[in-house]
Amino acid sequence: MRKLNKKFFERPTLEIASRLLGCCLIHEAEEGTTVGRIVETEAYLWNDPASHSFIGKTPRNSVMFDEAGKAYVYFIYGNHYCVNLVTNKKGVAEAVLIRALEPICGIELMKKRRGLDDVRQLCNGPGKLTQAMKITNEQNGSDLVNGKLRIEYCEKEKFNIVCTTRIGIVKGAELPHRFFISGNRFVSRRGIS
DNA sequence: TGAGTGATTGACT
DNA sequence: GTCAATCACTCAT
Repeated sequence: MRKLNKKFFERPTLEIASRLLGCCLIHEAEEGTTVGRIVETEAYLWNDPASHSFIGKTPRNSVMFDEAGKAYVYFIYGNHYCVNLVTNKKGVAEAVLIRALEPICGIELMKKRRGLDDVRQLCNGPGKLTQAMKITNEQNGSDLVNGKLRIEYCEKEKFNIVCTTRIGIVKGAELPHRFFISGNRFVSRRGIS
């Protein structure tokens, strides 16, 4: 595994969303380190009505307007956190939502945090993976290139990328901005494979 | 100052 | 398949 160049995060957001598949999300917490392979993402562009940034800059979404390579973490539905990777240049508010991971390391710790034994249930949803990886508001605005929470490139097996419409939104729902690894058991919902 | 909304999950029918 | 939980944030008084 190796660190990603910061330039990587300044590529077009849709390209990053697809290239992130197969990369690893790493979190070095005090209890231990957890690692998961990214198997599902969604892209949110600046002119996308489904994006938090669409209404303009607010205290909540200000991280999206910051420079690429940062983590945008937000709390939703009263119970759940979701984690995004900020992309594009400073001032252009775009991001990639990480929707699902395949657990690689620290699985016991994930099980403990989630209170579950089923590996498939640990990270197969945006709210689940944040709990398993212990990602909270504290990581909002943190550096995903060099921080304790970061993304690294790792050797990829061959896989097919599937592109479909996104999940759980109303506005902009018709845009095909969701990417996942075809046939992977850890994607959050069944799609075309 | 208060109502409405949401990039979800888990429990229950 | 349906539905409540639950809270930060936004927007309208």
